[in-house]
Amino acid sequence: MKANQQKNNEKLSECPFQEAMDLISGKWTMTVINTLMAGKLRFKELERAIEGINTRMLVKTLKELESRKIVNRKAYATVPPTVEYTLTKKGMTLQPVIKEIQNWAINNLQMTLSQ
Amino acid sequence: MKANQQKNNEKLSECPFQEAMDLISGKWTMTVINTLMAGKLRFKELERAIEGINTRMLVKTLKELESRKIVNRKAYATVPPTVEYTLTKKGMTLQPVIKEIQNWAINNLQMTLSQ
DNA sequence: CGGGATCCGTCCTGATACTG
DNA sequence: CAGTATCAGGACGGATCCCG
Repeated sequence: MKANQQKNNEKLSECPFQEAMDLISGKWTMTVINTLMAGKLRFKELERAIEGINTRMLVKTLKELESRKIVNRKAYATVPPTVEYTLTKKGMTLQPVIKEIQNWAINNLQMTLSQ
Repeated sequence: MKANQQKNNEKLSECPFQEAMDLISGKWTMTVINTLMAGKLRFKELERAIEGINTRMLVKTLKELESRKIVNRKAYATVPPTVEYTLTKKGMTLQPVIKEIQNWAINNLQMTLSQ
């Protein structure tokens, strides 16, 4: 997720696990992917769906995911502009990972929820 | 992983998934946990086992994980000192998550490995 | 050995303002 | 609507020095 990973890629890619974590560990990455699991969404829809994210981070996260072939971007020359984001096939393969994290969160974090 | 999460916990904990990602997404967090899956390790052993980490980040990560009850710390009053780190039961429950990430990494990232 | 404390530079993050 | 530009603050990362 970090911008300087392009420079460090040679080192990081020694280990697939590290590289995966590197991709996954962006603050909003998995949330965006998770939100897109439901299907095609426009930029503003994503922004509204993801609590707490702001424009800049959503743009950044989407660009990163696009460059990694996790997310697909389709722009239509309408006025106002329409841009739709979907998961690629590669992106869809992350579903089991997300499920596992969600499971873990539900089983091991719920008691720490205040209130 | 971030230090300011204690302040933000009320907001973050609205969503268990976000909270999980928050915990997981530390740069070294999952690597440390993964390394400890093999069993008990001393500080220097961990530092040597994890390529690229430095003392400060290992200390930080371990403290964070200790406070979250993921990692257990046992210190022995020997000379020189001996400190052993193990996963707690809660920490062990992350194994399926790590497995899933590893699986995904192997199946979807290996072709991006240079060389 | 197992850290703690500090300095210091870089990069990431978030909020705000602005544009086609 | 879908972004871009900018700026301040905090997190990260490495090096160094210190202690019991």
